[in-house]
Amino acid sequence: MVFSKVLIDWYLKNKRELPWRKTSDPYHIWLSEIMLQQTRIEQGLPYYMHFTSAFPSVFDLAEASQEKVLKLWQGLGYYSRARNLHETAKYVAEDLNGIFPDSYKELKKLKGIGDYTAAAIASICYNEPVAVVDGNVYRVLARFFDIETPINSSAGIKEFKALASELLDEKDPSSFNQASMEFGALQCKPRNPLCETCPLSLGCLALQKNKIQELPVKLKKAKVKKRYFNYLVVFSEENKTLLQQRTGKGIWNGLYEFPLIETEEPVSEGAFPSVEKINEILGEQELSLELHNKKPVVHKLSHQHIYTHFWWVKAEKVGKEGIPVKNVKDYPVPVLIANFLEETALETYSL
DNA sequence: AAGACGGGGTG
DNA sequence: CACCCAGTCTT
Repeated sequence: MVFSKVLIDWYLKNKRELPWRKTSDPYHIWLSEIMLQQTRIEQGLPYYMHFTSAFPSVFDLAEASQEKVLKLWQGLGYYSRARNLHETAKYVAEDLNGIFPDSYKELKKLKGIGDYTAAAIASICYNEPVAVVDGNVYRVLARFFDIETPINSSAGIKEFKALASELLDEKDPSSFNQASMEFGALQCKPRNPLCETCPLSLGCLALQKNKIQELPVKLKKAKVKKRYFNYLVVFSEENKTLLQQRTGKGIWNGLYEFPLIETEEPVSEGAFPSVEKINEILGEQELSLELHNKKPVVHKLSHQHIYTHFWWVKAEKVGKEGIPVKNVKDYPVPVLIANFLEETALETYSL
């Protein structure tokens, strides 16, 4: 039996019911693919439902404010995806009459659409015979063919793409691609794959050689860095506070947070963050400063650990950038800030 | 070629 | 704690 045939047969019997599998409309497929980049389906699904409800068409998404798009994206991570999504929506709506490009080559030119997503949209929406290679496909192929080339090396990326292209069922690239991924997600799982019931077990080289645990091979990445954040949670006498939008290239670009003083080392016990920086933010005025959490809140990202202290700051005035405390919830914020707001119920302090 | 970029789930 | 997830972009 042919590899692709086994995969597709398995898929037709075992695939999950998912909203984006009921359509081949490129807007919906595109939205789902961007959301699912580096994201589990269970995590992305509720976001997909909210987005398609809030923005039924690419025009609705294009017309929305960046703030609203980021707010709906809040908690999903990799926020550049949301910014690129919005930018591409505006481009498609305004310059392409709302019609997505219909080829792998043209799709890949859009912001936020790389090799994987272009292949996914082209195959699912337009039946173009281009193979997708995502984390699932790497695992399935590395195991079945016993390939030790690191999947995140240049050589590996080329090798696996070429192999997937050879295996691709050109008659039904959509099913083949989705089958490869679904098979990796449900059957050929990273840990404890279901080899006993696997329809490909007879030909699986990793299984024969007892190398399931070792494959695929992946180069290890840099270790996590530590950062020390001090947030100034300001209350003015008019129940206003301060939020700042993050800009630049770092984490959380575009999201809002309380005025931040970052230090190289943790602020030592009993000490305060830099008075100069507080004055920069609030101007010279009478204020009181109180540490909210003695133990730092540790927020863990894949590449950095952030040790956070929140400081209550009572000030007379906050200037014209001040926003009513009750409006804070409308701003897109990192999960670190959202958790703080949730736990402290900020508005109850503003009475 | 190597990093940066989130957050949540799993063993 | 280490690894993974329907990857992409920048340097």
